[in-house]
Amino acid sequence: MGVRAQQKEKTRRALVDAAFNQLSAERSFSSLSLREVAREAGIAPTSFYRHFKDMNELGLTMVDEGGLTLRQMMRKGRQRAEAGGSVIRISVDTFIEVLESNPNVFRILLHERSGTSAAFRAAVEREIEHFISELAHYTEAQANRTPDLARAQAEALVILVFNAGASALDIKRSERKALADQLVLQLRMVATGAEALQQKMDNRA
Amino acid sequence: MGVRAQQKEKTRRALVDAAFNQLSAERSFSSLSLREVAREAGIAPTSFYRHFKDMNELGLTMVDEGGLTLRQMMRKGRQRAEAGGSVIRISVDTFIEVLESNPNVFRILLHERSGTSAAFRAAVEREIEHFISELAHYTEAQANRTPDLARAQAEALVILVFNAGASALDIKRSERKALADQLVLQLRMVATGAEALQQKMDNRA
DNA sequence: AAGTTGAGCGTACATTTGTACGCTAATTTA
DNA sequence: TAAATTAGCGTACAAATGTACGCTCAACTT
Repeated sequence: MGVRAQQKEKTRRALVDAAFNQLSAERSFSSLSLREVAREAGIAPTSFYRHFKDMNELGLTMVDEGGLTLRQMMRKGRQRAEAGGSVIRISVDTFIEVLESNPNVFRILLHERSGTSAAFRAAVEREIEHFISELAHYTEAQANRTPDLARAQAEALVILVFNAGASALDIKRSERKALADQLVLQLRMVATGAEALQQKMDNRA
Repeated sequence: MGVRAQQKEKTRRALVDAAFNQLSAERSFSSLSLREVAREAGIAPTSFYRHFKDMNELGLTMVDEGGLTLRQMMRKGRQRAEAGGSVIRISVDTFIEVLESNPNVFRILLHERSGTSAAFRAAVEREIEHFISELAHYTEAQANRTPDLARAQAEALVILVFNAGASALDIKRSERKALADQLVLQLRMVATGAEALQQKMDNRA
């Protein structure tokens, strides 16, 4: 890659990072202005356009990148689970760790999921869908579920996890353990219930 | 109430209604400006301050009012359920109806739940908590659950319902039936799973 | 009847925002 | 080496925003 393209990439990264860094509990993506982001990245406002058509395009990039990061980290966690132990427990613990080290990735996903732009909502939904279908596939094979039951189960699990994530962002670290325990309990409910419903169906046939 | 206070109340209502009316899939509360709301309500921007300290105060009023509306409507639905039939099915159907006739109430609750203002998040959480504890209380008595199991179950149910609400806002009416069916299935999973876990605990004692 | 209160208004201003336009200087291409 | 491309900048401007200030006049109080 030429010197020029390299520098451009560097500036682009600076923009994305600047935007991520400005996110916080008090600051959502949609409240960021183009000028603020450019300022933080150390470039002139008008130079922003050399990299993104508008703030929307930046935001979609962030959602995609964030989702990717998340999936990569969760995948590592799943490898840990293969060594043995409760899949649910290990997944929840991994999730909490990921959340603690990437809070702003979660903020943008959680907030824009119910956001004001259809494109954003769709992008977030796409990321969540990745999780759901990966999990559904896993359950279908592992626990011998009907496809639509597996799907409903996976969706419920993912929703509960993400939701707990939203709460976790707002509480002290010490309270997070209790939250994780409750989440584990809820996930077990879903798994157990799905199993029971599956058997009832099987018996009927 | 005097003529004056009456007029004041009327204007205040106009402001709240104006704000609610401006909400949509493309417009969140935090994207509304004081001037826009005042314009829609038919008063001068500066007169806004005769009623609310700032937009934040207006928003909190909307959350409280919205939550109240919701609970009142769901309560009516519960009365319907007492006549017999599946509690889950009837509750879900009621919920969908409520959502369809008050979409903007949901929008503000769903969006500000992951919003930028701690006060808003707390207010929404308070409203959701009402639902959870009402339901937990009901389940504890009805199904003879341990308090903390009842709590975890109720929370899971409410989360799944609200979450489906968020999706429902974004889809065509015809697709909502499938969504409702899937939601019912998920709620049954939780209920069945909770029951199974409860029995396992009881047997152990 | 006289005095007080307060809802609503108009004017005004400083800030911030997005973005159009044209330049510069360094890199890339031919 | 000459020409073309382009990342980044500075200037500029129109639009919108929140809110301070002081006025009016109808409603209320005494």
